Amino acid sequence: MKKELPKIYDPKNTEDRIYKEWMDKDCFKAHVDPEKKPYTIVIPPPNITGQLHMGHALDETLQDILIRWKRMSGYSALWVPGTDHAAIATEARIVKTMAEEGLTKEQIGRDAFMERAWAWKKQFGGRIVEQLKKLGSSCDWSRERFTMDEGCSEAVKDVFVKYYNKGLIYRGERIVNWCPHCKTTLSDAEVNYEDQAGHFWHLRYPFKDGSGYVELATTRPETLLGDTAVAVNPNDDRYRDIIGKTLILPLVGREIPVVADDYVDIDFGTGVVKITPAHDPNDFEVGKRHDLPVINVMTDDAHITADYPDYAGMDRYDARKKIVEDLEKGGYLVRVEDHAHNVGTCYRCGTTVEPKVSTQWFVKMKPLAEPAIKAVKEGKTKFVPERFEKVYYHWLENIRDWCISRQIWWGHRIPAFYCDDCGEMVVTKDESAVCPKCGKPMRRDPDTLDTWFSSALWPFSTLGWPQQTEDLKYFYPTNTLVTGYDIIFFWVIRMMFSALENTGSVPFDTVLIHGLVRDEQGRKMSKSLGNGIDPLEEIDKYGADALRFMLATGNAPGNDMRYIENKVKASRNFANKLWNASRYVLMNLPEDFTFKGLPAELATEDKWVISRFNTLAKEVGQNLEAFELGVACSKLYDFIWDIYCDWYIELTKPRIQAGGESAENAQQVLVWVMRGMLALLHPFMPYITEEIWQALTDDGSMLILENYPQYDEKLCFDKESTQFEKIIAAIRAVRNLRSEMNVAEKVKAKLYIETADREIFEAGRMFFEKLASASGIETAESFDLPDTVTAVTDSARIFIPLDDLVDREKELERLNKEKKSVQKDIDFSSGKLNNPGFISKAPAAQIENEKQKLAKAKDKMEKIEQSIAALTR
RNA sequence: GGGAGCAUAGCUCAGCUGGGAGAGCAUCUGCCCUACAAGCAGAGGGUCAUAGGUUCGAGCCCUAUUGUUCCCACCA
Repeated sequence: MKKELPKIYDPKNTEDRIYKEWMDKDCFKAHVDPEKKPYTIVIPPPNITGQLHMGHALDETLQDILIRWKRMSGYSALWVPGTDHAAIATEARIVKTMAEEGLTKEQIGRDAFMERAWAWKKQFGGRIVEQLKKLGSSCDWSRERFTMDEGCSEAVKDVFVKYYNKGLIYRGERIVNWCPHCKTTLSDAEVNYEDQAGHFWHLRYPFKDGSGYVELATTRPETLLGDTAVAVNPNDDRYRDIIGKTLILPLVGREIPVVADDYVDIDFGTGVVKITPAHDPNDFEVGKRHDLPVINVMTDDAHITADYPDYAGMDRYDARKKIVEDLEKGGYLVRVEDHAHNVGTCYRCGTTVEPKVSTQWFVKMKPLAEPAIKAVKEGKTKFVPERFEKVYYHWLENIRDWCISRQIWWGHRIPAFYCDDCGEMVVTKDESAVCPKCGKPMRRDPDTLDTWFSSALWPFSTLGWPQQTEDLKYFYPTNTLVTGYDIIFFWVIRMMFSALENTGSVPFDTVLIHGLVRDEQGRKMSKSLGNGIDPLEEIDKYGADALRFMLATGNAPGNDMRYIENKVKASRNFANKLWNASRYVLMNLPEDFTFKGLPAELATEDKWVISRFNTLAKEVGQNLEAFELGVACSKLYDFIWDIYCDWYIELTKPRIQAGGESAENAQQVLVWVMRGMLALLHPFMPYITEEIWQALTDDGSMLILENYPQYDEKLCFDKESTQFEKIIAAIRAVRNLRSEMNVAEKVKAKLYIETADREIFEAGRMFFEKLASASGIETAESFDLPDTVTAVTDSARIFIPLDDLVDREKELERLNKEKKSVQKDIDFSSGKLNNPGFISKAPAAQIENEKQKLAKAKDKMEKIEQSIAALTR
């Protein structure tokens, strides 16, 4: 049965239907088959907004291309979707919706809170799945997981207890990054630094003995309340004699010592630093060295504590204002300078982070970092592009212990229990633990874990670890992680060291790093700028294939790309081109057509296109192997548009019109190449290729399950290819000539082809007639014609008698121009060949290549000169 | 302060281990030839940021400089 396709390709019609078919026939199922080489791809889970954004679409697209390609190449391919990173934002959202009902966390209690969070999570997780489908993601949906689900929770508890028992996790008092808005700690990676305009307040602190004062500067006068010392450098001659003296803290009246510490930079400011151990990480260290008291002056939401009645309850910025005023009144303020400084902000809410002393859980990083560094150094995991390994090393070599406790409810709860009676602490998986000392029931730590702690276990916990499941045995270690460079610290590194610690092997062998998707002006897409582009809207406008192709093409790995709508349009046009080509093929097949594969008798042009296709298959395979997706894309684009559509299809037109065996062969070849093209393109444009495939085949086969085309030695027809390129070159030359002479296409003219390859050109007769507006051709080894224009290629001289259409002067001018350009070629090549350095040092193939180029150019020159001579005669 | 990327046609970007600079869009010319005007056939357009160096040969390798973006660290 001959099928027909609508004139215009409508992605909306195709995408839902095709996706459903794939699902119905279980096409995405990964097979656990020891005969086949395992292949899995790990991808980053959707982000916290519950919406697909462009960067995420890029992740999805790249990994899905790799998966589809691997599956078609006979591998078992899988990715496991997860959701829910950034628990802080999730919690903030739930709290916000509760606030609308006038409820607080504390009012409804932990269980009810978790129930709400779960309900929302499930809903948004489902939405994510829907969105991914629209993109064409070939995920094995049966493995859908949330990082918070039961299986994962077990793994998290196991790891926590194990780490604790090994001394890799400890509890301690430290300065941590505290977000007063989210009311939780943040890890170092979760803090963003931004430049803010601020001030330097120069203050004077008086000596207790009335012998004057010291001057110091601060950017945060409100922390003065918590000062417990003033420090100078021990080698600073200016202050050597005041070390050990006592100062009176202005406004507070506290007596504080002057201490000496190397931390103070002699050349910066006045060389005197006030020490606030509770509110500055460096001061905290100084405080520890000098055994200074730690005085916390702020509440969890960054208001001054009740210990300071004058400022109690004031926000830190209001307090700053008031304190500065009071200092001025008291004569303690010397002067104020403008000062730009870097301020840490919460990566989710943007609130300025408040360094704060508190008791938190930490992961000891040194012992975990070392194997992770070693694994990459040994090449067990490779980064693509390689330069990101430097980023990886730098981070791990300078890593500090990782604060993993979070003061939120949505998350994996820390499995630590405290006895309020005797103060005993136990870390255990057993939730009904009783105090081993006094037998009383214990209170569980209210804190939860940083989501990246559980996410770090993701490559193996989603496969059933710590059980030795079939999936785990088969799919682990996985192969490729596709993610953006902004995620290296958050996730990639943590997966690396966690996997090495828990499973003894790396979680993946390759990390493919891509850049960010920016807007048309090159700005980062962000909610506050409102410049974010919703991939689903773009899919609606142009189709998922066009978006996917655009995301995969035209950028190099690791580099940022701009989202430019015209680029999607270009991809859409490409899809349309392919669609129309397939319409041509279908239209020109007989009613009773059956595909038999390549015919035994192949014409030169058939061999040419087959040969070119064969090379394409080889190169695309190599490019994919090397993660050069963009290169593969552009090769497919060029082949389909230029070789297949613009040339081969046009070549088949006269043959099919003529009918007979040649027409039948052409039909077979058309279909054969089309099938191959569709298969090669399928990973990049899955929907349209599947749609065309099914229109083209009648056996209920599905492209997604077909094999990926491979290079085949037998299909390499170099000789015929070269021969046919001669015809193409001649046609181009004639077209070029006619265009320059402003000859309308309708005006046919006879071509006299002077060539040593007469049979080749004779065989191409119909192509000259169809594609070069020839009314006929005549070939000879040599012609002697008056009044012609000449098209010259390196294998032929083509005369067109257009005496009444063209003036002689113009043609002469044109020929001289061409002569000049060929002369340049000759000079270049002979210059090279006359260079003794080149002859003696360049590789033989290069020299041979240059010789051939020179010979060709000389041939061409000879022909041009003949033509010029004939014209001037 | 440390590190990395980028600088190529008017615009957005490719250019694999060094062998005469490419694409898409835009511009110009001519075409609605029944697959496709979301198209076809042509054309113009680049001192590959600057200055040195290595090499027979450099967009590519080395050094320095300028501009630009980003990451990390952070001194009150």
